[in-house]
Amino acid sequence: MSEGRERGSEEGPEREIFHLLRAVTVEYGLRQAEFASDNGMHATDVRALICLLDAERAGVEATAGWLGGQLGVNSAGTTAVIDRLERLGHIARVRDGRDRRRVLLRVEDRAKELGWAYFGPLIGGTDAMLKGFDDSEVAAVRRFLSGVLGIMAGSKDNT
Amino acid sequence: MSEGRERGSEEGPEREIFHLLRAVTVEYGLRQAEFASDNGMHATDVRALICLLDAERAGVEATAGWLGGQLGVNSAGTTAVIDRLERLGHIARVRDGRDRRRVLLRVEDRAKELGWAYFGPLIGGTDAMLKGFDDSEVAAVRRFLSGVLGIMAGSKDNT
DNA sequence: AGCGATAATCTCGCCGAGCGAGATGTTACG
DNA sequence: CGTAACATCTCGCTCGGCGAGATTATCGCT
Repeated sequence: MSEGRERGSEEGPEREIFHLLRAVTVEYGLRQAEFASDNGMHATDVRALICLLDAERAGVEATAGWLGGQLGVNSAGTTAVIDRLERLGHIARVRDGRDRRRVLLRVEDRAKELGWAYFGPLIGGTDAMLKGFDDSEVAAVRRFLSGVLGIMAGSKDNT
Repeated sequence: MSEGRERGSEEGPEREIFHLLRAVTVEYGLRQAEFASDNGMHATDVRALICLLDAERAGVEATAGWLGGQLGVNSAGTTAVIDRLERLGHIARVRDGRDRRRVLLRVEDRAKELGWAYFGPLIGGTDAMLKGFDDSEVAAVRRFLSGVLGIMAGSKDNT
């Protein structure tokens, strides 16, 4: 799971960084799946919850349609996701008073606690680790992650 | 509703790093799903292909059972994954001559090309970006990713 | 205001990924 | 040899997600 320079021409040692990043995403996915099944949910439900928590933090009003777009799930599937989360008491449907076609999704405290139980240790661990980094190192990490994000988002429509 | 420092002791600005990392994993997952559907596959199939490519690079003999373990899918589901990949011509079943119960999975060139088409731009872009990092910055990134990996892997069995 | 066009969400019927249980073929050990 | 352990595959099923269309609410136009 590390190593591996026999195939890719000469990418230099930086390729190791990429594999490391990939390993992180894989591990993250596994934790997420594990968390989902521990709480009687599916991967999509967890992703939905995260989207909703992010939206709340960003002050964005989350509607059913918006959520479906974020998840890449069609309207029927989105209704099902919301049904499941509502049944578990993690979210509530609230009709928008201004545009009564819309259904706003309110995240219940229970879901926030769950989210914290899930991410808390990871955030805390990451935070603690970064305590051992000096400013320029933290900046390097931030620059790296931002860059990767840009590369991935950019490769969306370029081929 | 921006800040939720209410629960987690005081997370410094490093929390931004964590959210950035999470955004990367989300984006990565979306690219993977997109790639999967573009090639008539599902997320699990792509993950399986990646596992098999990793195994080949590491010189590990991949069997059906091993793959199922990697994917967290049971034997019936694993058979289905292999069937789909075989039907698409990405892998081939090869009976192990030494233990004829085992089915070795050989990755076909076609799948390797596909993998390269998928990861190539991302690896290349990451590589190019890292050209702008000096040694200590690259080391910081590596240390960060290794650390996160350790934290995530460690939170697995702390039941 | 009245009315069709448009938008947001939900219902229905179906497909197929993944699971549990058990069948089948293979090897190891007495 | 016979029997236990093993690796993989087959069968039947559940349920997440999709396409199509119904339902309810808003908007633009005259």
